[in-house]
Amino acid sequence: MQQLFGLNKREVAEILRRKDINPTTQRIEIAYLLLQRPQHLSAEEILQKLNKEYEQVSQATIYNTLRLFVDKGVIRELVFSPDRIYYDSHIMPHHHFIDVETGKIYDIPLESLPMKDINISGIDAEVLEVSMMIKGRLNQPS
Amino acid sequence: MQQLFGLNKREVAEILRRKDINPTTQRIEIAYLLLQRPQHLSAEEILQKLNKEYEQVSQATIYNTLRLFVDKGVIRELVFSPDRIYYDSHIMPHHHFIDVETGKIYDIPLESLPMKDINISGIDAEVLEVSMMIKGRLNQPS
DNA sequence: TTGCGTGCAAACGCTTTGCATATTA
DNA sequence: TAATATGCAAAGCGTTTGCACGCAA
Repeated sequence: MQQLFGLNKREVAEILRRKDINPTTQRIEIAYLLLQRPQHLSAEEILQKLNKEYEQVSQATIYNTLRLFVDKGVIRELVFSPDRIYYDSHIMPHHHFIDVETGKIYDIPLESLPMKDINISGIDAEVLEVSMMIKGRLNQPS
Repeated sequence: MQQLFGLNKREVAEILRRKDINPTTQRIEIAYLLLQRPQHLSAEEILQKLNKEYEQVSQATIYNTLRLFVDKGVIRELVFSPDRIYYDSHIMPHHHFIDVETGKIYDIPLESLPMKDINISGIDAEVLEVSMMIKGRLNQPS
């Protein structure tokens, strides 16, 4: 199973409906932006991009909607820094690399980081999310 | 190599000195509390614990000192939730399990989560930190 | 006595929220 | 027309900071 990106607004609305979200104009705009491609955006970045040409969505609605989307599983919340939350439009399992120089987040496909025989001994729990974060310094392709 | 806990204040001062930190009264108090055992404390929790009996360390100093300790490698910063930063007194590599019910953080020893053949293909970088976080719901030992 | 550390209080910045208005079913 | 969503502005809250004072080398 793979995730689709670059959908049109009608298709985005359908995705929201399937996730039990009333597809209002603002919610479609936000989801349409996010689901263009796999990406990591902060609330502020989303606000700027959406309202670049004219005021489309208020700050309060952005925040309310992002939280709703996370709860409903449309996007994933990334908490790597205390500064701001990033929202990941790519919800299939994968890991992240953060370049400490730029703060940019890169996806790491699961296959690139094979983990065999995972077995969390000593902890008896229902696992909801596994997330691997790697911080480092990108080597410049000079 | 293993990390020592439960040191006395003289030993704590020595550890700070070795990490290029001037061991002042307040810094020793904070480090002494943290290095009692492997634990995860927020700034607020540290403030409360230290000043329980009488005012020992101000809030500003707690925050300044925690940041200093992180920079000098005395403790490790855990950013798992946007709410607050937790400080991990256990700096040997290990992973974390977060109980979504209580917010409590549990250590997962490396051996419990064996990862063979790690190979981050596609990314050419100097790796500074690897951190695996598992969110879940603890099964009650009813 | 000079630089570093501490602490008060105010500022900061991201996020949340109360409430009135607007929109939708 | 009842329920839900939006948006403004203010509040909230963890963290940082400016600055004056204190302390130690």
